Amino acid sequence: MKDGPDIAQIAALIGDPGRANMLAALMSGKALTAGELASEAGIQTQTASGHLSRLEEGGLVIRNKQGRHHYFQIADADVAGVLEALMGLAAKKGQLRTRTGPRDHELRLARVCYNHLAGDMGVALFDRLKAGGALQIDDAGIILTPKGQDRLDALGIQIDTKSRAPMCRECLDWSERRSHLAGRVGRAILDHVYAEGWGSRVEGSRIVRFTGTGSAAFTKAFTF
Amino acid sequence: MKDGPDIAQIAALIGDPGRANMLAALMSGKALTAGELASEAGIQTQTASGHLSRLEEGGLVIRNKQGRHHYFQIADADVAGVLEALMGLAAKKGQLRTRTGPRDHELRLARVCYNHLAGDMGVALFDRLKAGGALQIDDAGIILTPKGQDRLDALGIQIDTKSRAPMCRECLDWSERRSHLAGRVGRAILDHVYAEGWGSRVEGSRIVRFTGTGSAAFTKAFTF
DNA sequence: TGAATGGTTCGGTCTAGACCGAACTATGCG
DNA sequence: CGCATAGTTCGGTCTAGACCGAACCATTCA
Repeated sequence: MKDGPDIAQIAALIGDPGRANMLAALMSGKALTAGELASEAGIQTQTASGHLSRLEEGGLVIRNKQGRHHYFQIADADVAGVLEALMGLAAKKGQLRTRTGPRDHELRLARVCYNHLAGDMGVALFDRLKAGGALQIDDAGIILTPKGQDRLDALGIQIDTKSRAPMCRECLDWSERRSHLAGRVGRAILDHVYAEGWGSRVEGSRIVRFTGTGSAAFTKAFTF
Repeated sequence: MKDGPDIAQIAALIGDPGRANMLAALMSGKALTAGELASEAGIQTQTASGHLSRLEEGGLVIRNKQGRHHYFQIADADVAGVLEALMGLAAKKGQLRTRTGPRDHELRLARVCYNHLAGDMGVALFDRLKAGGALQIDDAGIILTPKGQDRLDALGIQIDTKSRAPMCRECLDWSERRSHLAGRVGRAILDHVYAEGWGSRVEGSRIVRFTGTGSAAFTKAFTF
C-alpha cells in the first residue's frame, strides 16, 4: 500500500552484512560460486545459500548453474550502479567511523581469502608476478607463463592437477581496491607459505601472520 | 572485521519501510518536519523520532531546529544519488513485480497523500493550476496568485488561516514521478472535494473514489 | 557403483530492532 | 501563567529473519 517503487525492499536486501559482503565481492565483475561467496562473507554455506536465493529473487544477482557449481554475478548495470553509489558514500562517511585498530591492521596486511592470500601482501605478490612476466593477462583471463612455471618448479611448488578450478583467477578485495591472485596457483602458493613455515593462519581469524624471516623469504622467492 | 567500507550499515538504514518512505518524501528537496514525515510514512511520531535520530546519526539526513519544529533534509548530493539510483532500480524491477491490479489502478488514479490529493488526478490538478496562472512557482517556493485566490473564492473554498503550514508546497510522488500540490491550499481543495460529494475516501485505504459527475465537476472547477 | 564435493532444505534457537502507550521536555500562544 | 502543540525518551511487547546443525539432492570422479 505504498506509493512508489519499493526502495525499502531492495535496500533491506543489501542491508545485511552477509549479503553486502557477497555483493561487494561480486563487484569485481567476476562470477563467483556459492562456496566462495560464503567464504568471502564469513558465513556458513547454508546461510549463504539462503541469502543468495533471496538476492536472486530480488533481482540483484543472477545464477548460472554449471555442473555442480552455481556461479553468481551482479544482475545488471543498474544494480552495480546502486552498489557503486553506496560504496562511494560509505567510503566517505567511513573515514571518520572505522578507526583501524591493530588487529585490523594485521588483517589488511595479509589474510586468507577463500584459499589464497589477500591483503597488502597478496596484492604485492600479484604485482611482482605480473611485472616479472610470470603471469600474462589478457581478455581471455590470466595464464601462467613458462617463466612463471619454471620459478614455481624451482621453488618446489606443485600445482594441484586434479582440481578443475582455473589455474589463475583475479580476485578483487575492497580493502585494497586492487586485485590479487586466486585459482589453483594462488592456492598452491599459500600452501607453500604454510609448508615452509613462512607464516601461519591465526586461529579463529582470517589473518595470516608471517614471521620476520618468512616475510623476507616470501618476497625474495617471487622477485624476478 | 569486514574488508571494505560498511555499505551494509547504510543500506540497512534505508532498508526499513518507515525510514525509506521518509527519505523518499525528502527527495522533493524540501525540508519537512518530523510530524509531516511521520504522517508521510504512516507511523507514530515517537517511532518516527527514533528513526530520524538514527538517520541523522548515520549521516543520511540533516536536522535543523527552528522553534519547536525540527526540519529535516537529505544530507548531501551523495546520499541523494544513492536514493536516486535505488529508486530507478526499484522502478524498473517494480514493473515486473507489481502487477497493477484493479485496486492498484484506483490508487494510482487518486489517493490521499497526508491530507491532500495525489495520484493522476492530483498531478493533473497541479498542472492545470500552474498552466492557468493560479500558481506561481519560483525558487522561493510556490505562491497562490490573486487569480488563483479569486477562483478559490468563487468556488467557496476557504483556506485554513490558523495553521502555520505553508500555503502551497510541492510534493513529489513516485508513482507518477511528478509533483502535486500540498500545503494548506492542497488540503482545502481536498476538503472541498469531500464537501461537494465529488468523491470520498474508501474505508481502510488511501484511495479517493470520485463519482462520474464529481470527476467532471472537479475538472471543470479548476480549468482556466 | 560408492565416495567426495558443492548446494539446498528443514527445523530450531536467538537476537536486533520496529512499534506503540505513556510520561516527559521545549516552544509558542492567548 | 495555563494551555496547546511538536518532539523526545523510556519501557515493554512482539515479530522478522539471521544463524547453524543435520539431513538431503546433484554432480563428478575413481
